[in-house]
Amino acid sequence: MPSPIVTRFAPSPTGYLHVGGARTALFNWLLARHTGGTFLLRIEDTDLARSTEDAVTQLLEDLKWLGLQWDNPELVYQSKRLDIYNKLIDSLVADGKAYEAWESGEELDALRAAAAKSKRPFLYRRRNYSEDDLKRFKDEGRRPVVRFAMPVKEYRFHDLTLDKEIVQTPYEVQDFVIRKGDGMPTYHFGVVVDDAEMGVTHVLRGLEHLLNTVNHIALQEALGYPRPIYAHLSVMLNPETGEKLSKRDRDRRIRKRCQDFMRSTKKTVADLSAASGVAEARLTDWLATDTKQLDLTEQPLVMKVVGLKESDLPEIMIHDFRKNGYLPEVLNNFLALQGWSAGGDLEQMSVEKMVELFSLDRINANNPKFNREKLKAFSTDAIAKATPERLLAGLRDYLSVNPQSSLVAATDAQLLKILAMNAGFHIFSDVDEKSAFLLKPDESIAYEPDAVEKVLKKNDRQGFTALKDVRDALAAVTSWTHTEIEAAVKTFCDAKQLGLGKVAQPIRVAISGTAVSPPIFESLEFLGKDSTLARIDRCLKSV
RNA sequence: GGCCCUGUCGUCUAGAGGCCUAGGACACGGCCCUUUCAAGGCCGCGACACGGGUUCGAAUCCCGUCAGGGUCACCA
Repeated sequence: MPSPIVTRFAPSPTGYLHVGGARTALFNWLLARHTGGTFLLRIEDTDLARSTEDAVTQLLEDLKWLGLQWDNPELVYQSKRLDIYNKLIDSLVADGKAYEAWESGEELDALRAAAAKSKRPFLYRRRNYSEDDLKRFKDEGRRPVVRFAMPVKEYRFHDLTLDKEIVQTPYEVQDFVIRKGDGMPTYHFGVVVDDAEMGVTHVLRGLEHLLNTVNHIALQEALGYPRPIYAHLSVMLNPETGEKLSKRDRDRRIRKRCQDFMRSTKKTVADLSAASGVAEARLTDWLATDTKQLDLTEQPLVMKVVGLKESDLPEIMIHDFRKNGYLPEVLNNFLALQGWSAGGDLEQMSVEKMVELFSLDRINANNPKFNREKLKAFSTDAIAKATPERLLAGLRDYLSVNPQSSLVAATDAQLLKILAMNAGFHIFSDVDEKSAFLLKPDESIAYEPDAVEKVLKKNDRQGFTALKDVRDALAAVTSWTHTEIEAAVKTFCDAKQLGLGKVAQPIRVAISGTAVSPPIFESLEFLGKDSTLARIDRCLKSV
């Protein structure tokens, strides 16, 4: 009987889960579930500067939301395993397989720059220090790193997704750091030790790690560990830039909008600063480069000024997708298709189906561009097929991360009605945007100038007149159901020789403030007679 | 730039030498439905990167070119 497969996901905690990381986690999870194996989670928090407790919480939140449950009851934190790493590193040093190196960051930079200048690759190999050097380094208060003395030879390993032998020549070998100056192990060391100790049999990770693998197998050989099976996954690309999906893509979108905004309105950075409350120097700086990012608190301030919504930004973190109202099973389905296919024409499927069909040999090495349009179409289809209970739960989950929505106050029965009258929507934020007016106080409805102009004022206030006249017809409806309301309005239209649109649109603007809403008669029923009439009266008075 | 990976419709892909006049999905275009926005129905547009081989036969195998991506940290 073959030994069971053990996979793992080993993120470093820097905040919410990145969509690329989620895909890696999903593939590991699917492989484990498909084979009846084990899926482990380990936190690689050896970068003291970046890892925070909050970040771990956010990461776990996203992973749980996706339903990628891990099998180890106790989370493994690398930061809590320093004794283990140090013991191993010290013994490697004692055996001469690793050594202390004293160059400062600046010195290494200079060496690399010099190598680049003479068009030679920079490879770190063991250097000798004189007694005087060592004394000087110590006097300067330098902390040495420990480097692994990489045996100079050819390395080769098989990659399962590439189905290929990857070869690195002795010429490319160099001694890499395994313990940093701050005493923490590097990624390379931690990953090798922990994978071995946790019994990981299959390493599925991003393609960016492909060439790291030779470091890892060299370490495995030195430490006497078995070599796991490696399968490197393609990199998901931003369809606009063709580069790796990055949090910066969100800033790019905002920056672009700001530049367009300033151009079209002839506003300056100072105006933008005044309107948003973000310091001018900060904005100038941010606008000038493609790589600078605004803080999470600054982003919404600027977005508000230039008229950008959360849902206008490209989703990068799993949390973004959740906030915009995707269902986790839809995201899982779509993510699975980024680099894997079930074969034939099958695309949309349940998580259970993915578990059933998943196989390593159907992973392809192409870097896919992340197509949000298609994801949205998947969502539309899945939502059309979902039960009301699933949709209600999904909407509640959406509201839990969007507490500012007026739908938060609705009862389950009300949400169910709203969901039903929005049939055909893509994501929950659509429902929110289109139906929030139903739960707002009558007096808080704001009329969009464009809608008022087009629907009520145009053609000699034709719409306004229709609204005034239909108001009485509505007031006369005794049984306030959408069928009765519809009958009354249609009778009214016949009598006045008006198309339904000429009457429905003015009502729509009066109750919602916009030209877009769920079907009008159901909206009116939901609102109730009093609110409907109150909103119409208020509209008649104020436009 | 060195090294590595990858090239099928605009995008994601199916395709394991003859089932390929290259299939599906998204997007796009047209028509229909319609009280708005959607959703839905029908029809359509659209690809084997290029050049050499191998073979009776190549999208599929080999070589080269070109293009895209990754990587060259005391980050993971």
